[in-house]
Amino acid sequence: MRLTTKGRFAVTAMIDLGLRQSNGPVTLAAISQRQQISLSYLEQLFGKLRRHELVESTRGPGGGYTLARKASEITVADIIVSVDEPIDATQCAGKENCMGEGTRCMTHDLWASLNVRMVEFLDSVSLQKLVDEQLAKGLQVEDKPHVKRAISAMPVAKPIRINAPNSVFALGNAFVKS
Amino acid sequence: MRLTTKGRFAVTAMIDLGLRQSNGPVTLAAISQRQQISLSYLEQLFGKLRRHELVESTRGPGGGYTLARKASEITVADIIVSVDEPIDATQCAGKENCMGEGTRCMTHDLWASLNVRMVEFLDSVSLQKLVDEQLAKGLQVEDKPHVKRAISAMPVAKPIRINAPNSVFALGNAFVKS
DNA sequence: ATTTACCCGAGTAAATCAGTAGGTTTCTGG
DNA sequence: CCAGAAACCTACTGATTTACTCGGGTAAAT
Repeated sequence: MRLTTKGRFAVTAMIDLGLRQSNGPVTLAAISQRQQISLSYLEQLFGKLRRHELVESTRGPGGGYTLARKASEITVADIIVSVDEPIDATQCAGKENCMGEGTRCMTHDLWASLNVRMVEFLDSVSLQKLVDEQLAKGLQVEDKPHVKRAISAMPVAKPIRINAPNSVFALGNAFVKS
Repeated sequence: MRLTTKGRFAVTAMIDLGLRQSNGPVTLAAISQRQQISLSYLEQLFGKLRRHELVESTRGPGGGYTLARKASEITVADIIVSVDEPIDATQCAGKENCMGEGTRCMTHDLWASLNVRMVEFLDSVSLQKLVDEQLAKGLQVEDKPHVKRAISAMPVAKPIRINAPNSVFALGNAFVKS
């Protein structure tokens, strides 16, 4: 279990999805625009999320992604382990006294226990909780009005982005202060 | 706050230090051997830990590192933020509506709140707790017998490591499974 | 004076991050 | 049926980070 911006992107995208999936599948393009995450990067992330059965996809026009289970049954831990691919290369592969003889591989069960506590915590935070938090903060989800024609009727070929995806300031690796 | 092996190395080393500092300063060389972490890497980590005033150093023979405060007053969060150097580049630097106009920077306060919860948790785990956990697991700290001459009397020039530091299997980035 | 140990900076191979590029399927509306 | 919308896939890339090594220092004790 490691915790990087990659996991954050995934959590953010999943919240966006949780907020809007009520009226049909949500496209990655839409999430990309709203959350300022590059489309291709989202594709990679959602590929993993799909393989871990957190989301389901429907192809073709009108398609997109929906949550595979209820938001209340998806946890932050689920999302993070899905995209972070733990690379479970345990040092001293399985064996016990991997070091000399005196001290026996403290690192192993030490971090295992701390890790368990971490996962337990992140597992206690459901996606639903985060979605509700956003709604409580006054975020209004626009009802897409009858969907279908509203989009293709728009004359804009490429939507103008305030921060272009190739901008230097486009998110990057942004960590919260403390 | 990000969570990588770097922080784990630091936490592991600090536990080792907490376990043995009762009889004088602990050398990095000793930690290096016990925990299989390269000496130079430890030096870098402890440089940061010292600058963050978590450890104190004494030079010269018989020197080494000691904890700057009681183990009960050092938390896992302290250690991790010390070595991880947050790079506090907040996207949309300080400003509010960094995106279009509808959705106002969800990512920002969203992850901020989740981050706070994370830090709170890691801040609730003290180094003392982890040290006690190790002791409870039956790890015995050998009383170094009068120290002084016991070491330099040993004929071995370079201590033989089971896993040489330049070995392919030497730790590397080892993540715990789940 | 010499040893012990911390201190510091530069450099480096490998991995990861965040994103591009360019394609292929699959489904739908017209 | 056909254009296009969307998911899907593979590969590549520059930048950063990780986990080190190397080579020299400086302070303190014997």
